[in-house]
Amino acid sequence: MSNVTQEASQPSEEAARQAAALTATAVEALPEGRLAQQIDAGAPLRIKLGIDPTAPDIHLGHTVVLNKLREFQEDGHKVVLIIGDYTARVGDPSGRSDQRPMLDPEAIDANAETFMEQAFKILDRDRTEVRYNSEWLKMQSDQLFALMARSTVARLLERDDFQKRMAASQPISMLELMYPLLQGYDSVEIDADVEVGGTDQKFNLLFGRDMQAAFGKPQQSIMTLPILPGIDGVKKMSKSTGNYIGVTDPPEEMFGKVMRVPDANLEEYWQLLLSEDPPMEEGPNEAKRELARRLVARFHGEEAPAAAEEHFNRLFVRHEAPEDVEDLEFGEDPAHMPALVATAFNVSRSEARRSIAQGGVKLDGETLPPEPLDYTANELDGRVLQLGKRRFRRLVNGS
RNA sequence: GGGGGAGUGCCCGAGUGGUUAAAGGGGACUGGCUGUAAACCAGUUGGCUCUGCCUACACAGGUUCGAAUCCUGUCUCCCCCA
Repeated sequence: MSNVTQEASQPSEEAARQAAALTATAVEALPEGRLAQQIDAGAPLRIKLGIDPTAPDIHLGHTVVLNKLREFQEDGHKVVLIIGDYTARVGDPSGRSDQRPMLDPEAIDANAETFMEQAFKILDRDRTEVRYNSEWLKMQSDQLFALMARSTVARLLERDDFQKRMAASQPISMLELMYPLLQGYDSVEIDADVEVGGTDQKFNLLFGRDMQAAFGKPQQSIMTLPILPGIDGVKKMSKSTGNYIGVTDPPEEMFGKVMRVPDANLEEYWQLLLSEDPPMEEGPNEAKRELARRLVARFHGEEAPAAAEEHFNRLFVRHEAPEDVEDLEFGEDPAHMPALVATAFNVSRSEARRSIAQGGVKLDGETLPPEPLDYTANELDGRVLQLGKRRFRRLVNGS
């Protein structure tokens, strides 16, 4: 590839220092040493982040990258946030072993709105430029052909995801093949100097360089960051696998979810989210609590963690019902317990029956015996019905 | 255009005429242990008016005493050749 933008000059000490600080937590920053040179050139850099508004909520996984962008901003650089409203319709094949469905434009717009609102909890609005890639990707087919002419199938098929799918006889749609081209073209349009993303984005990020070169533009450097695993500690955090902690999760929920993260991932979480080592002197439980406190404070304010932790202790350490249990009106007298459990917790009656038989249903903390199944209204009124460890309803006689 | 293959429960995946609500695994749920961690043990995982009944193996028909399993048509997907 072209090296027209490469100059062999030695960066100043200050530029080298700044670059080193920025790349400290990165997995890779390519080409080697390039960032220091870019910083040394003096002008504020344009840092690109493309986001796919496929799901509206930002979770902690996103914040790893957003925090990095924030660091760039603090050094005086400019973030260009690209809402991939157009590419979202294509679907990023990264890390996918199957195709994903196309989204309709309304959903994408709504998602983008929410996403940005949340992103500015971390990013500095004044140093952020927001662009929608439909702005330039809604192009004529002759323009599209020009774009396509600058890449090759062989180059695209190099990527791991595609190799795997080919080997497994899985489909690869033409549209997916186009994805890197489109994302790469974003870099051309906005004159990106640096593009940041998760390690799973490496191919796409590098492809942006190819596209810029093909269009005679200076090439961006790229930085990949570690991927934060989800609550299961194994898979990448994402909404679709349900293993995510959303930045808008209520404090109690956020606290609880953090506590469920496996010990084995503690260090990773501390490093990626707080850029510190976990304080292990008082054991992993305390280190995890501290992590939960700090995260809740970050997204809900300094006052929030105390109440969230108390809620946690109440429910899971002391095994008591929460203060504010939702009411459930019941009318029958006597009431049939399986029916009651089914409506209270939105499960099937069969499931309710099984749970009772397995000792998973409690009334005011007392496990219900398998018999009897009918209770008088007096026996139930005002008491707390519980399914499993964390589902509660206060029974209220509505008749 | 031609040839071949596949569609099973939340997911993967066995099953090629009857003891199959359907092996096995994953996930999930419940109980035990506990630090709502991990590991481990046990149970559950279609619905219901539950010792029984109903609905289910892409969809619609058909053959049969009896079908997820055989036949026909439809839909969807994959591979190969051109």
